[in-house]
Amino acid sequence: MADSLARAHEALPNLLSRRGLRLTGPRRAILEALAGSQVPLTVADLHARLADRQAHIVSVYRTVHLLVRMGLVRPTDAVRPSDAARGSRRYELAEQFTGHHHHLICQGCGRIEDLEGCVLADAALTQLTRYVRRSRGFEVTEHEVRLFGLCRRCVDS
Amino acid sequence: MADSLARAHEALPNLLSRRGLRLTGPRRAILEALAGSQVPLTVADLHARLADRQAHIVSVYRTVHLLVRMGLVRPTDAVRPSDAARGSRRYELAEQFTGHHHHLICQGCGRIEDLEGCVLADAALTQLTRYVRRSRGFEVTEHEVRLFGLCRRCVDS
DNA sequence: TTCTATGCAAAGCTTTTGCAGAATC
DNA sequence: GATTCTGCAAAAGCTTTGCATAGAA
Repeated sequence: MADSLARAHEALPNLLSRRGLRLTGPRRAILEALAGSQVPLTVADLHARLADRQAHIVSVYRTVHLLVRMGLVRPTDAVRPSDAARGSRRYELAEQFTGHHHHLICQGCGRIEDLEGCVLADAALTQLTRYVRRSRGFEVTEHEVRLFGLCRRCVDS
Repeated sequence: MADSLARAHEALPNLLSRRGLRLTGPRRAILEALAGSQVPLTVADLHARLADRQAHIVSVYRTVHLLVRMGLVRPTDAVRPSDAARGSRRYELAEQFTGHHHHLICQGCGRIEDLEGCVLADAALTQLTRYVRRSRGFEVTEHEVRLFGLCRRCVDS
C-alpha cells in the first residue's frame, strides 16, 4: 500500500504536465487519501478524510474525475444487490498500483474487502474471452467479479 | 422470456396477498415491462416503456423497490469503469425467472448483453467459497461477474 | 505573466417523502 | 368499509456547471 502510494505519486506529475495540467495541493491530497485507503471510497468519504480545508468537495469531484481520465483511479460500484436504491459511486487506486483484485461485499453491513488475485483462472478467462468473441463478436478487455455474502462480524451476530 | 414473464406473473398475486398488499394495474404493468426487456432497465427506461398514464414515475420507483423486496426483481449496476460519474440503477427480473446469467457491458456504447450460464465453473466457485470462508470468515452467498469490452458494433466502427 | 485550478453559489438530476383522493379487497 | 395505492407537489440527496479569484508554471 505504501508502495502503491509512492508509485502513484511518482506518476502524477508527469501525467499532469504532459497535458499542460498542474500539480496542486488538493490533487496531491486526494490521491494520497485514495491510496491510503484499504477500501474504495465515495467522494463524501474522501472529502471527510482530508484535513480541514485541503479541498472543497467540488474539487474532490473534479479531481476524482481527472484521476479516472488519467488512468490512476478506477471507479467501482459497491452497492449490495439487496439494496434497491442507488448508492454513491466509489473510487480506488487503479490496478496498475494495487494489483489485480476483486471485491467481497457484505450484505449485512455493506463492508467491502479486497480479494487479491484473480478468481478466474487464466485458462478459464482465455476460453471465455474466445467464446464471447466467436458467439457475439464481443471483445472482452476487462472483467470484474464481486462476491456477496456475510463478513465475519455479520456471520457471528 | 415469455415463459419467465408467465411465471413472474403467476408468483405476483400470492406474494402480494400474503403480505396484505394489493394487485394493481401499475404493478402488473411494471412487472410486465421488466419481464419484456432483454436488458436491465433504469426507472426512467421503465417509465418510458409504459403506455400513457399506466403509472406515474414515482409509482415506478415504489413498485420497483417493492418487487426487489419481494425477490421478483434484482438491481444491477451497469456503469462502465471508464465512466467516472454515477449512472442510474438498473433492474431486471430475478434469476429464479431468467436463469443464472452474467453481463457483457460495452465500453463504447454502454449496451448490456446477457451471457447465459455461469462463468465460474462449479468446482472453481466451490473452491473459492471455501477459501474465502477459511481465510476471512466471509460466507459467500451470491456472485456477479461483469465482462467489459466492445460489442460487435463498436468493434467494427 | 499566462493560463489552469479552486471555492463558492447555484443549477440539474435522480430519488424519496407527505398527503389527499382513488382503488382494491 | 377498511386499508392500501397512486398521483401530485415538494423536499432531499448527490453531482455538475459558471464565474471570479487564487495559484502554479
